[in-house]
Amino acid sequence: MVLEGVELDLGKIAESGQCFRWQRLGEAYYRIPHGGDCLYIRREGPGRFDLDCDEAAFEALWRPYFDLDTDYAAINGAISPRDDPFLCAAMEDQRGVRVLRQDLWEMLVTSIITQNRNIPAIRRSVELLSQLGGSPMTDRAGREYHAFPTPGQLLDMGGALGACKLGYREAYVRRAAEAVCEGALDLEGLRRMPDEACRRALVGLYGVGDKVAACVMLFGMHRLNAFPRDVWMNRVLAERYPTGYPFERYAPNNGVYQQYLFAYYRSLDGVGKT
DNA sequence: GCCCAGGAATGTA
DNA sequence: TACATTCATGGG
Repeated sequence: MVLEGVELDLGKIAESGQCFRWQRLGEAYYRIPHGGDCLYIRREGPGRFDLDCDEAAFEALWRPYFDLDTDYAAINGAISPRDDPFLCAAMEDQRGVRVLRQDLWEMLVTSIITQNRNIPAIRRSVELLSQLGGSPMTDRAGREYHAFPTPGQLLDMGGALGACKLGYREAYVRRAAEAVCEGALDLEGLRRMPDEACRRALVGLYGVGDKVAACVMLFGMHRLNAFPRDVWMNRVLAERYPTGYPFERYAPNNGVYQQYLFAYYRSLDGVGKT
């Protein structure tokens, strides 16, 4: 099917550090496993995309995944070049980036894996985890891919988990899977909690601190005010906002602006341009 | 070889 | 509370 009139920059989202399983097949052409499906999507022109799914799958799965019902024009319109020229420059540079609605369990594990690793290494581990532990599937082109492993599948991996290059994070991932399987962690229940209660519950998990909890809330629960602070964001805040960052003024969209700043600052620093 | 990576746990004062 | 150290592994 063809999708028209949407502001969506596939290349920028793929490099935005929120998703690690997008496979680049060509210019503005990606293969995306998600929710028991696998989408081929290609940009055909301004705001125009070709997707290999039917309307029913698009409405049920991919429209929400790409967050097409959130009004990014309104979010972007809430900041002004006069108040914050750097953020506005970041927003312009990152136009077409959206906060994907990804699977919550997958984002918990993925966010744990991200700690103290660079993005290419994260991609490798997440893909290994899927290939070695996830269910084999066939996409609409007849090619095989692997779903992300469920908590039970992850625990059943045994020694294969050690082949995923997780390092010291392996124990964190294993304990998160155990918590879900034993019923100590109710991920869907977390969704209904207020932000602070949700954050506290996540931080209670072994290997989850404030930064990972914020990633889970932003990318896994679409709580757009969650603000992950990694080494890059600390640099942005120190260099560009030495007198303080206006979190209150930017609520409830702090997480969206954070994505803009993260990617824009890294692009200025030349990351990924080798 | 060297330094760094979308950090967090642990130990110490 | 506030730092310092340690952790496993890959990318550049």
